[in-house]
Amino acid sequence: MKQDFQQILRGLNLKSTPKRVVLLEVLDDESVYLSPEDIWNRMKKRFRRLGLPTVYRNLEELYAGGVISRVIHPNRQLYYYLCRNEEHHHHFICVSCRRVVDVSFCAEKELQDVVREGIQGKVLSHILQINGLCRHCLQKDGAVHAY
Amino acid sequence: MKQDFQQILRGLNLKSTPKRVVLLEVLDDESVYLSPEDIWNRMKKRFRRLGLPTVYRNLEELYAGGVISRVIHPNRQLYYYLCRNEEHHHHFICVSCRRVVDVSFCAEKELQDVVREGIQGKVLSHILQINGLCRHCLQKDGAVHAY
DNA sequence: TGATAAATAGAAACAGTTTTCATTTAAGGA
DNA sequence: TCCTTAAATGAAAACTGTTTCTATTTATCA
Ligand SMILES: [Zn+2]
Ligand SMILES: [Zn+2]
Ligand SMILES: [Zn+2]
Ligand SMILES: [Zn+2]
Repeated sequence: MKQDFQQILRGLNLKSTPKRVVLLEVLDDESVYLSPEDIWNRMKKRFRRLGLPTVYRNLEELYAGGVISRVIHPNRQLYYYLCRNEEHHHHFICVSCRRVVDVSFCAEKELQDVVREGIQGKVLSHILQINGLCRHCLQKDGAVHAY
Repeated sequence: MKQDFQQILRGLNLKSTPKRVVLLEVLDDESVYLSPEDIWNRMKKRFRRLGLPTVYRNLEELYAGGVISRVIHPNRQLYYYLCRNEEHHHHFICVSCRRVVDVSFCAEKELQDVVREGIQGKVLSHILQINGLCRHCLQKDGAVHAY
């Protein structure tokens, strides 16, 4: 497990530091997306000294390396999520409890076609995210917080 | 045209002020997405005094009213775009020249199915955006700026 | 074990965005 | 047309999430 993370870091040419490994452990322990500050707070329980910029830097490196994914939130803050699913896929996010669920459906091919034929451009990336309420939050009656 | 914008503002229960009308004119004149500051700069040519917060406030109101759309950008800044297309649709954005092109394709139904059956949750909204390079930018050889 | 580049802490800076509040203006009715 | 009133605005200040800077520490590898 920890071994696992060290492998991942090596693969990205990043040194396997204790903080990076714990960052990944923190993300791996959660089934919800977290803000950099959330992650910092969890990590601080395990380090006497830990700077918030370190968290930001490492999150960005891991995101750039494709190890973690970002969540797009209406409040425009950054949120990250670690997903072990190696296949191309997207996410359903619960705007109430922040749970993330994989959605394997993707219209990638159709989008490529539209762009190639209609727009005659080139697709660099695509964003697909479903925002909603998960089963659990639906049951807790309509008690939806903001949004 | 201007009449048109006044109608739109009335429809949202917003007073038809000169600044709101000009804001819409500015957006309507562009086929690219603009930042609040871009819009402010264009609007300032037509008003002696104009505060940036006014631009932010109005953009947000118009976005909330569904009159303009936001662009999701890797740099996480706000960008807005006025689109006359009333049908449900999404956008291809050129990350180089900021051009926006409507994409009518949407897998809404499939997404609904996935969420209802697999997740047993409820879809509140979905984000679909294609980031790429438009025809014009592809031709100007591979001179892609950042991103 | 020592050399070296990479990673980190802490503090400060930053930039885009939002709030506050006094003043102005649009809208609707007398 | 003139008033009244709620809504909109400008200017300045505050905010806050994020990034930069630099001296110090640490992982890696010979
Ligand atoms: Zn939920
Ligand atoms: Zn996933
Ligand atoms: Zn459109
Ligand atoms: Zn282009």
